[in-house]
Amino acid sequence: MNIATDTRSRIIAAAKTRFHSRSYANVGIQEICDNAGVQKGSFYHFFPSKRDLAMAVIDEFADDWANGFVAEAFDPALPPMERIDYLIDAAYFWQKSIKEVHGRMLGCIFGNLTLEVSTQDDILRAKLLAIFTQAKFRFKDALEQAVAEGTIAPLDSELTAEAMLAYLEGVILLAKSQNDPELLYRLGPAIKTLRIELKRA
Amino acid sequence: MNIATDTRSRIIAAAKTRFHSRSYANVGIQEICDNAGVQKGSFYHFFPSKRDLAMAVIDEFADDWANGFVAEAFDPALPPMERIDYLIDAAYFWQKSIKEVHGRMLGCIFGNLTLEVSTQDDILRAKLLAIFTQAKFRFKDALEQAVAEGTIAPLDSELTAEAMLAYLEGVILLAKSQNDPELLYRLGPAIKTLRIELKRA
DNA sequence: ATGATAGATGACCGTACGGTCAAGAAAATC
DNA sequence: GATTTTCTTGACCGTACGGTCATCTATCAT
Repeated sequence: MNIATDTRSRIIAAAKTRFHSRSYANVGIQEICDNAGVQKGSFYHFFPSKRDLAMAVIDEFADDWANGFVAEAFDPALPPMERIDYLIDAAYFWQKSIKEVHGRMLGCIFGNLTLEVSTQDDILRAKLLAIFTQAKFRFKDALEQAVAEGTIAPLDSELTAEAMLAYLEGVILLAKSQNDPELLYRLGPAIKTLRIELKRA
Repeated sequence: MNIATDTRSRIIAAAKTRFHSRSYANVGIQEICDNAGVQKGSFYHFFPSKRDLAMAVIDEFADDWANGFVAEAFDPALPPMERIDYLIDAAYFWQKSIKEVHGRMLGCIFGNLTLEVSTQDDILRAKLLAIFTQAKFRFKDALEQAVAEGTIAPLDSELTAEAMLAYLEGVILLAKSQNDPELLYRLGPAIKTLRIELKRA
């Protein structure tokens, strides 16, 4: 059973870096197999289709995120608004280190895939949406705690959280168009200026 | 010459809708030719490569924008901050009408292409970057006029402009992940809350 | 020891990809 | 009217795509 899971995860590992650094359509299964040292027939033993591989890749990236610096950023021990700063910082350093290693800014895999496939594959779109929704609630929790503490004035926490997530994705997109993670450094902190007021009753 | 330019623009027209509604890699030249009623050899008479077609498509979209509702939005006769409202509105109604016709939210072609190709093709990336830069300056002008008028407090107009553009792209991305243009309506207006202060001397 | 199951192999399927080319038709130039 | 240029045609190139399959080899429980 161990060898099996190892093959499977070698496939996923090979796919992760490629989907991230190029695109879904531009990476072929043959290439992934070659890189993972796996036969194509073996690939289809583990994944019914390319889309299923993408699902697994998204899951792994989401895990990396949730257990990596996102967990650190949204540490309940930190003051709520500092968590947001921390997340921006972490995203900046992550993209920067990717560029140092890889020579290019690769951006956010979830954003990349969303814009590429979400008009063509509702199942992948739903999966990506779920991840964004999860991220939104992290922001929302932080905002609500900040309001409860009196650190910030009351606001529509859910919409503001969504706006912040959108802003983060947008900044990463723009930075990718410049191939320059420094844009994250310059624009990132402004995320805290975003506010959507509560609807008047 | 007329027939020739007509063929060329039929090719571009067929490519525009397809690149917008799917992706660059997912649309083949054969399909574009079939739809434009053109032979493949004829295609390569007008475009040296698929990338050159993409360049032309980007140019046409940029023209549509610049001469369409962006020109209306950034009308110097409008109060500067209202121009930004107008742009958000226009983006919302545009995406909404696309969805009504097409059944899906297609998002921003420039954002879509940026995330798909900018790690793979520096020439396309440069082209897209130039369009974002142009858009940034529209925001910047509006902001500077608003500051001059005293409508808003002084700020770093260039960085704030860039932040606003990023936010717009991010909101469109998130809306696409939900296949719901209404998100633009809910989140869009918050663009005016974004602020990046001037660096202290 | 045996039979079932899980995994690996590599040839193979049809189709589509971006791109090329020689030849012919149509238009513009002289 | 002849020549040159622009445009069109349709067959063709090699390669890669996602996916299938029969066969073989481990691994496992009984």
